[in-house]
Amino acid sequence: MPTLKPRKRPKQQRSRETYDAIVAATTRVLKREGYEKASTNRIAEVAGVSVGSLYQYFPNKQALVIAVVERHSDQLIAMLERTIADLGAAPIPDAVRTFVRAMLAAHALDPQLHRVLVQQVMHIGLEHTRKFDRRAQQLVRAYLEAHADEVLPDDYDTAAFVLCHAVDAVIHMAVLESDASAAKLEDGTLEREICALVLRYLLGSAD
Amino acid sequence: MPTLKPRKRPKQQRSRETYDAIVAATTRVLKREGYEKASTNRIAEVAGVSVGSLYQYFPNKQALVIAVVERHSDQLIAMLERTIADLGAAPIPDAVRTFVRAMLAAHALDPQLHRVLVQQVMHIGLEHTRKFDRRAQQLVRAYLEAHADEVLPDDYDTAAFVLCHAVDAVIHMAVLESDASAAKLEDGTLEREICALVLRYLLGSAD
DNA sequence: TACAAAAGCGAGCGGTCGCTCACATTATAA
DNA sequence: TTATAATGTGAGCGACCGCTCGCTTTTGTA
Repeated sequence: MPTLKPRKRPKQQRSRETYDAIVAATTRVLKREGYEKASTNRIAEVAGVSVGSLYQYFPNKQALVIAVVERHSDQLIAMLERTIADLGAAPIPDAVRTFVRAMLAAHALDPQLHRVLVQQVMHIGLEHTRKFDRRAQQLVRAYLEAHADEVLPDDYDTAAFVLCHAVDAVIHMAVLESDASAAKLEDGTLEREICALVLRYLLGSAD
Repeated sequence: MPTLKPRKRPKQQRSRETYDAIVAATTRVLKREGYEKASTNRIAEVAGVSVGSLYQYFPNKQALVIAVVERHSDQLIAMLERTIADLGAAPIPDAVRTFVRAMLAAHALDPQLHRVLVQQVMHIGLEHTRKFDRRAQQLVRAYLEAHADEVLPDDYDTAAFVLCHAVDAVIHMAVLESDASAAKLEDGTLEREICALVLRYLLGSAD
């Protein structure tokens, strides 16, 4: 297993711009041409930089992709934490609706990139791709524990695991498909149904 | 888009064995070495066959992988249909438990292969990889419609979509992770919790 | 046994890929 | 200004890839 950390840290303004251009180009190429076409030569070309420069800051292709993955999932996590921060006091139905909306918003942030990363890049950095999942589970688990006496499930770990993956997968599949389920994303059908799933699991009724 | 159908149909016993050996070798290499290492030369070598022979029956690498995908998902579908066939009359809690068990069994059939196909091969034949999902949705939809008056959701398409993807994703993630959630697979924790999720969504209570 | 069809072979072609390295250019410090 | 470090360049190496094609071997048929 080769190192994944940058070979060299950008010290001057110029090189910081190069570094950013490379990450941006990787994102662009992944989105527009897919993982298989995303050769390092192609990425360097799109970044307006030589391959040599690329390899000054990234030891290999994997590190390049991981940088993109981390940047993306950090954004998602930040968004989730922002909208969920002060939810501890809210009544459960409100909290669930907010949570589901946050998950929907996360998938809407950059659906194209999200799709490529999940479909084609998952195997590169499993650890990195699932940072978001893990953080979501932590947040849900904490919430469930704080509302232990209002909530049916008593195994919070398992409940958080089940809930997060269920919600994530349903949203993800809806984003992937371009046909009917996209419509259910537009109008509130899917949101309503996911909330019902979660609420009935937690309370036995969807209010 | 190149053709994906075999170039030549095996007519003699000998060639049918070659054909099968190639598909089996593809499966083995995918499982043991992953998609990236699964070159056609390597597959031919493992099959004990020359590359030339391989290309007599498969027009390109994609066709090879699709053959494996279809064989696997046909097995899953057959298994699902067998255990679900005469479930129309069963009370809902029993039916749900049977369905969830069938999904668990499907993922237990060849977890390694399932994992590689979902993680690394999804983008090759989206249409083919999701045959199983689509069939499961059809079956669930039909069941819901037949029990319309006993069940809370009234949009059967959406409900089937949500249920199948939720159940599938939770099981899939549990199979992927090698740590704690594997234990929840062994003892009945996960099965019980997934049943609860589905039952409360359908009935409002898990009985 | 003779012969055509079917099946099997594998060196190697044309191409792409990840990545290196000897060198050129630009910024910083003395 | 000049020495030194930081940054940037791109031709091209070695490895591997998917795939072809001229050829040999095996099989079914007469």
